[in-house]
Amino acid sequence: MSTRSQDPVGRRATIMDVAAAAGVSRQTVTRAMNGMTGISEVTRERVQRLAAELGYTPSRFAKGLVQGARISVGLAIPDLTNPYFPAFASSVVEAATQRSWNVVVDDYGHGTASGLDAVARLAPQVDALIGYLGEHSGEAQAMMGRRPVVALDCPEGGAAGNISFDYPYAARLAMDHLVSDGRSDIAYLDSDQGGPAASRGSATAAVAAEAGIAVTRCHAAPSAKAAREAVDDLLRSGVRIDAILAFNDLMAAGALKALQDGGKSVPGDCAVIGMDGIPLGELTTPELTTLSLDLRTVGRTAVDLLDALLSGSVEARSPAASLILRHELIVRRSA
Amino acid sequence: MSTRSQDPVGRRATIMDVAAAAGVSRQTVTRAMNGMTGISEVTRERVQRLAAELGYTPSRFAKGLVQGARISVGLAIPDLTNPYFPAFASSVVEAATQRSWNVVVDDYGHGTASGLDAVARLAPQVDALIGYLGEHSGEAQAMMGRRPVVALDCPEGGAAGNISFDYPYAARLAMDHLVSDGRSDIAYLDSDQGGPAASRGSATAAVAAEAGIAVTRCHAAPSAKAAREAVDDLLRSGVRIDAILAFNDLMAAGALKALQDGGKSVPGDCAVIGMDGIPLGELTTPELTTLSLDLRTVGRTAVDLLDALLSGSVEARSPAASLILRHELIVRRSA
DNA sequence: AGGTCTGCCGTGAACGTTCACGTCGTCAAA
DNA sequence: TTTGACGACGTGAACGTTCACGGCAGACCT
Repeated sequence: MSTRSQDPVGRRATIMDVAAAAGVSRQTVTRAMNGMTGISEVTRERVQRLAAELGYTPSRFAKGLVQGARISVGLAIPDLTNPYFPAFASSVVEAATQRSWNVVVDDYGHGTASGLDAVARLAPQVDALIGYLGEHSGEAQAMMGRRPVVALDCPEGGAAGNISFDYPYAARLAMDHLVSDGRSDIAYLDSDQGGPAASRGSATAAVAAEAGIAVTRCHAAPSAKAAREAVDDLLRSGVRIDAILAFNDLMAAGALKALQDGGKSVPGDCAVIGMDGIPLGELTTPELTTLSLDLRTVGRTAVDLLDALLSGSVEARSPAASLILRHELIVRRSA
Repeated sequence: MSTRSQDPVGRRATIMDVAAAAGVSRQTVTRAMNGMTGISEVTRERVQRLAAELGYTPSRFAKGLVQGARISVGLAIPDLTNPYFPAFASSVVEAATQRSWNVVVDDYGHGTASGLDAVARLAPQVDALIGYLGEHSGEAQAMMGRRPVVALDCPEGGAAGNISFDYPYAARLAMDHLVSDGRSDIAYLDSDQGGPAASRGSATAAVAAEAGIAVTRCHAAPSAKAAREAVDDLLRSGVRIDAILAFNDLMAAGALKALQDGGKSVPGDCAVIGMDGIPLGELTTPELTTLSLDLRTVGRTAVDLLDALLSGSVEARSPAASLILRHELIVRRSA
């Protein structure tokens, strides 16, 4: 009839269409569809049958408008391709599902996009946000207005809630382990992303300086491939090293490969320690010693914090909304 | 004032609140917020300032109701923890973002849930669905009504769109490679999930039978750990094998580990071939030979198909809505 | 002066549901 | 017969936006 029958989203049939087809009122259709009382079984079935025939699906917008909205939270992460993030995302989705929230994921890694693009896309669609936002947590919170944002790994903390990591503690853990193993020529294989991530490197440098150990720092994109090439260059440059501390497990795995390619034995000639404790670490040969984070805990913690923020039981930007998590050293084969 | 100031979702302020505060009408606020013309710069800035102060964020429901909805598609996957799925999800998110769609992810792996639970959660929230739904694609399509579903790896094809894989072709690729390498005692390490996934195993068995090769089949959960244990048992059982074909790369990686634990050299004593071609395969030692799928292509294909279905340029359940993708053999070190 | 244009702003209507009522029977008890 | 209760169903209102208008000044032209 009207031009909107061409509507790409098949939301043609409305509740009124069903009501007309069944010869009843809107409200009766509502009663039939939502399992409410106050309707006879025969009518209910007839209405449901008609609804199915017409392909009627209630508008989530109209529903959301009139009822209290079902909460949906945005999840902004830089790169689903890095195993750390899906592991994290998985636990967020799990915790959110338990609360009947749903999760809108935006992976802002592909283009040249930054986290803010993801936030811009997500902001009109969600009631709250969880994300690795780099240094942009302040702007992100501004875009979200009163709706709470939980930022991870962003020590400055412009967001309503902040979850950060105790890098000095982690660095000390690794350093102690390496030193007590007799290692002295340590390289730190850093990510070249800068931003808050750089605090991993500077924490390591500080701890090493404190212990009187010189650390060679080198940089690469946070992927296994880039790390492999960087370590390759490092080896070729002739610098003596007997241990590599990597920005994350993915880079550690790349380092492992480069060392093996270069004829070095691990951990014999050179130890390797990764960071974050992703499952991948158990599949390399040798298996990766790593500063592990319990990723399920991280995701759950983020959702718990968000819940507290939403319910008002924790004040935004208050000390209680700022959590610090610690890594744990898991000693496997590589160091 | 009213009790709804306790609203957990901070959607207190409406457009009317802003209008009242600024002493203007709704429409002027709309003009100010949406960068529309027909408003003076001073008024625009005043309104925007007031809006920010009140923490006003437009209701996505009201907006969606009156404007044509922004499309959001559900993505139902069994397990974000298996690297295959995030790789897939990543490409779906990328392709969807390019179209200004957004993606609601549901990972139905954690509980004892099946894909249908995910669909039930997703159905009221989305305009379309992409998913690994096992054998439930028919029910899923029914739940979604007229809204299109693209099901992956579900040959029966109850969904509007179907993307499946040519397993006989892949099996032949692997078998040829192994046979030409002189392997004759082949084990197929299958997933114990059953469902359409089982077609990988039966295709392999069929191809092997055709070539006159006996294949030992064993089963495990589709995780590296379970595969490792299964292969461990296999080795202990004393069966002679000189090649393992695995259900996926994760299981192949587990098999690798078990072989190494058991003192077997790979590929010397036993070859290993994985399936799907996830990045992890380049990080094991030896690197994994695998039947690779270009995962970015798979995701993009799914979104393209969904787009065609939504726009009506492809008829649901028509032959054009049924795509078959082929694996490609990538020979690395393990076979 | 009369006319038109343009910039700024306001008002009804519509989007598709659900909520809180209201109505109309029918049947049983008083 | 009246009363009350109850089951089945319908009707206005509301949710918060945007769209399509309409109005009202002032500037500018003839």
